[in-house]
Amino acid sequence: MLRYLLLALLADGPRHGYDLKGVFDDLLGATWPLNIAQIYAALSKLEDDGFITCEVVPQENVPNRKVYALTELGRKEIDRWVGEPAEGPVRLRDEVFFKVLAGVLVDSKDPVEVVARQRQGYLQALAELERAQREPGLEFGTSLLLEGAALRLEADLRWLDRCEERLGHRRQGRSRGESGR
Amino acid sequence: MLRYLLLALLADGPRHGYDLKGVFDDLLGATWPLNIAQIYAALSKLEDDGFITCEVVPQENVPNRKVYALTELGRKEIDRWVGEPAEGPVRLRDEVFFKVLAGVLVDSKDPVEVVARQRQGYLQALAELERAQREPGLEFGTSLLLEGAALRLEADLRWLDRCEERLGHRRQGRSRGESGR
DNA sequence: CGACACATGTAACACGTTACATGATTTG
DNA sequence: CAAATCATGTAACGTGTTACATGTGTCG
Repeated sequence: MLRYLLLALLADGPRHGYDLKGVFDDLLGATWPLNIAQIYAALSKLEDDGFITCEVVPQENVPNRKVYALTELGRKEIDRWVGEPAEGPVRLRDEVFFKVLAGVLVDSKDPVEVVARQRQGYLQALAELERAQREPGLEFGTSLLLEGAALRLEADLRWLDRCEERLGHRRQGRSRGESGR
Repeated sequence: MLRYLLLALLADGPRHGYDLKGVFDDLLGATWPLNIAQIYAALSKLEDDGFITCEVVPQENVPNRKVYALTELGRKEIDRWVGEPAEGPVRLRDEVFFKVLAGVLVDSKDPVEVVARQRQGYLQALAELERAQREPGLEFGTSLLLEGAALRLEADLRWLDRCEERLGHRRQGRSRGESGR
């Protein structure tokens, strides 16, 4: 994932690692707090793979920079990735989903409570998101991302509502866990 | 993540690895195709951590089973995890989001096309999901999960719509990329 | 002097994923 | 005989994450 974002950033022109970190943070810092070590690691990997080349640029008063530029191969790679639609089967590996599910399974926890607590968390997160969206000087990409995050959160809130409904209905009509298998 | 799901499953009673794989697949197979090797790995880890204990049960005509049971510590652990709300800051590390974003950045790809292709993929996935939801004999948990997945997909589709709108507006009103930083 | 910006990296860890290895019994 | 089911594991890889190591220059 990070590889491709770095390639996309480099498609705009050569940059060195530290610089990329800044651009990345401006763009995604709000939703992806990134450790710079990851950038350096990803860059060496990309260089090994031949997607970028490195040129050492001596500096005065400052450590040397290693400026990376996209190769032809790299250009093809990012084009390919952007062009092909993302994976088919929907993967719902989300902590909250599983927590609610576990609450249903475990039986020592009341799933309705789990749902309620999650809703609290979500509402708070949504408020934060909306605040972030109102911040001035937002980049276009960042703004899009935030909007996506908000839409998802709203969907997840609706899901919690549905969980509550269905958990309520379920309570009437079972006395013991029939396990199956 | 998997650790906790396994703990949750074991909260219902002792099981061995192969058995857990079956239960897991019944419950989540639709959204999480899992390799059994992962279960064995996770189980040894959980045993090392003292959350489960293992008892070898000799079998006739079949390889021995290693039946795992939740310890007190394990019970506490799963209760704790289920009880506390999931992470605060919204993380939007989703391939599709980043693809669209990269399409905006890269400039050699038309982001509108990227959006269109993604919508295709999403609509197809949504259709599949709805088919899965209509399947008979669905477990309660599975059904909840599928509903959540569908709600998210719909939100993502709305997001793609918004992207298209905003990309359209954006086209009028820029000639060059001003980079900032 | 201490904190911060600049600039780069290594090492280790977590977690999911795949490939590979083993071996018995049952079923077509 | 081949394939599927039952049953367990190791080794390696990919990716994200954190901690740690190093060093200069500037600003308060």
